[in-house]
Amino acid sequence: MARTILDKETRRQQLLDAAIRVFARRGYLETSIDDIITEADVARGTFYLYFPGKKEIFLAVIDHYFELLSELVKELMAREWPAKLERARLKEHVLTWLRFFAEHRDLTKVIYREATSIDPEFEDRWNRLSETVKRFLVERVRRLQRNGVLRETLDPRAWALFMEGIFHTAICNYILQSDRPDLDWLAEQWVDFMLWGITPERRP
Amino acid sequence: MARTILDKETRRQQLLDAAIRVFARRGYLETSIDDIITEADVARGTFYLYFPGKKEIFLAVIDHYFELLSELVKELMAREWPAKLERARLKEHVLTWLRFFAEHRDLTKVIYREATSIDPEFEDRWNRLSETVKRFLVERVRRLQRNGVLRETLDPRAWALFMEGIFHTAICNYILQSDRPDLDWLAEQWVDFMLWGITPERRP
Amino acid sequence: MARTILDKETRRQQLLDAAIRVFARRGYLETSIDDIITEADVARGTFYLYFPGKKEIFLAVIDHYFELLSELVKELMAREWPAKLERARLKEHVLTWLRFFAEHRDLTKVIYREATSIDPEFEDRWNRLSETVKRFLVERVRRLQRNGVLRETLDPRAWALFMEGIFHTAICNYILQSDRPDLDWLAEQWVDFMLWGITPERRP
Amino acid sequence: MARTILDKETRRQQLLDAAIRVFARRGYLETSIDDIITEADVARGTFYLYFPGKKEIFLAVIDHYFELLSELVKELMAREWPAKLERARLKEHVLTWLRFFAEHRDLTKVIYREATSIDPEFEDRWNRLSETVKRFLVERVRRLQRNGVLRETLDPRAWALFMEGIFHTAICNYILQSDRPDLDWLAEQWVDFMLWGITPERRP
DNA sequence: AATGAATGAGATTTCATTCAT
DNA sequence: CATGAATGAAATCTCATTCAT
Repeated sequence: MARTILDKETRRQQLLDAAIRVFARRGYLETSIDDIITEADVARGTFYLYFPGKKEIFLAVIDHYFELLSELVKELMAREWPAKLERARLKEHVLTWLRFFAEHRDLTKVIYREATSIDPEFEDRWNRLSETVKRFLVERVRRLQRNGVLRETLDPRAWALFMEGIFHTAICNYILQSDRPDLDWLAEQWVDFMLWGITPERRP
Repeated sequence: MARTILDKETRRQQLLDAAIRVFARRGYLETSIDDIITEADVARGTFYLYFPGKKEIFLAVIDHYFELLSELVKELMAREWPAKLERARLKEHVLTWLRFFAEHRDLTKVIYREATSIDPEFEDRWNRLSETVKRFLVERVRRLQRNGVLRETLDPRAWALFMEGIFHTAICNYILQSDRPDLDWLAEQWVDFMLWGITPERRP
Repeated sequence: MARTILDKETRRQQLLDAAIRVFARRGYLETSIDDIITEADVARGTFYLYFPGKKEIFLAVIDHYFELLSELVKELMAREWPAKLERARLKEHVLTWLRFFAEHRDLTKVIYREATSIDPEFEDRWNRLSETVKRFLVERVRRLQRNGVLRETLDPRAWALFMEGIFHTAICNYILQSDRPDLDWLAEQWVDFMLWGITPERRP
Repeated sequence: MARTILDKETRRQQLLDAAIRVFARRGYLETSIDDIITEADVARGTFYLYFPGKKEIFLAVIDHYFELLSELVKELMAREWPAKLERARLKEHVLTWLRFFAEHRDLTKVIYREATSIDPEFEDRWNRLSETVKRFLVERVRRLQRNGVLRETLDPRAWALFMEGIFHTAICNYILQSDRPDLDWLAEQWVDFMLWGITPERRP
């Protein structure tokens, strides 16, 4: 193999990218260091110059995702939510999330399907990620409940749980499965369901 | 080790039970055949008399779950759904599911957290399970929509997806996490959210 | 499996016959106790009532062969060799051997192809067999040399060695290989070669 | 264990050499991968870097022998055989073979005593080897028969068979058994027997 | 910094043998 | 006597990690 010398950060990213692709394709368990270095076209020893092991590169993948997600959360938190429940604004909000996952398919696949089942440390990292998002949601709901635009009997924690669940399958069983997921249809259904449940319309 | 002779089915079940406990405790990846035979108090060779390998006993665990779940689905399908949306009946329905998962904690843990990420064959088995349940849900919704008791703009497939997602996190992030999950609270919140979404009550 | 009770000797022979067939078909190494009991249609435990193990049944097979061969040797030794080299008598002698091997194909296959290579004890048994035959040959040759009908420069031990070798390949590479070996052709060639070598005839 | 890095071919040869020694000493069946790596002073994993398993290294041993033998055959074929049967030349020819086997005792032991009994694939390899040699012999005999220096009634295929047999026992029961085999005596006896058989001399 | 041959702990798997029924 | 489920020692094999080059 040609001996290419790259600066540390580029090489690290090259390995990380390769790992994301391979993990997405074969899953954590079935992925061997060999798969990663073959994908990255790098020698065995080189891998260990950048990551202490398989577990650690997986954690680095999660961390990478965490950063991307944090940026998204920060951006969404910056957007001021309207005092009232505006269907269009909610849909836009949901779509922003869905687009993020659709854009980072491989990464999302890795995280959503594996991060919770492989290793306690992976799970821990995942839970911190999940908590961050849920805290954000709970806080928003509380504010809207105080304004009276949101049903009082709704327990924000339950709602956050439900939202997380809908995210989960929307991602795992729809976005990651279909070749061309109809994000708009999904967001539309989502918002309607979230606003009015399954009961026939008695909207104003 | 004491040599006990059991009939084939009992011994198989003993191994399966042991496997469920160990998989739930340590996860598929971290579980070795050694762990399983220690838990089952059985000799190494005995394991291979009943299962060709680790992968296969895991598949057998999934199949076992599939059977339990199929019985539940059959039972629920036998129950006639009311023509109208009755809150109490819906809640009872949801509770039946939740109790099932709470009862089979170990098994559920194994299935929900691992089955999709270990092996393509596991995933396949899991998807068939998931489809069975979703077809059931979609069919019920269609019937209620025809009766006009269910919002017409609701896409049954989207709804089934959402329900599956709520199940998923309700199970993974609530039932499996807490020591004494409050199933009643969860069912209550679930039904309310499902019926009316987050919008303040405008019920009759 | 039906529980059939047979007298000890019959059951032993049943197992021995099965073993000969399986050893001939698959070789000692590739043959498992399982193969033998399947072929004999006998339970696992039953095998161990008659033979202490795999090695021992193989030794019993060799011993069985030894007995058959001993009978043949005894018979041949009884036949008085002519004082002169009679082509016809020699050929008949060789044919008797060849027919024996052709008749006991399976057994011969086992013995000739495996007995020397599996285990020191097998080898030992084989060597004793081989020595018996060679001693017989050497003694006959010496007698004929004394009568002056056999070349004096011929070392009887070398000759016995050569005869054994010719037997070996005649058996392994001709009799055991062809479906319908032409024993007569073989005996004819053998005797001619033994008598006159490759040199053109200068016979009286 | 000291970590020595060798080029691929050297390491492979080191393993092959170790395997030959161990196979010769303990036989195929009794040899474990462990024995081979201990003999080669190499780690367990290193073995699997070069050979997929025990069967394969054995096949490689046979192939190695095949190559050595092929060289010898090529060399012998290059030597022009005399038009007449020259005792001295024939003896030299036989001695060349015998010396080859005496030189490669270990390898010969492995091949001659095991190759035909372990595995169908081994046997196949062995038969190809055997055929190569026999074709060479048959062709030479035919030529000599055409020149009239060789008995016409001799069937070359029978002769090649006999030669192979004599080789076999000469090797297995003489060369491999004695510590200091008298190759010259053996060659002498061989050539005499081959030329004139057992009949008293009627040479010119 | 990069390489890839070498390592070995630990996993899986086999199968001759035992023994409760 | 006969059975065959159970045993476990000993084999094979994998792969994350190390380290001489």
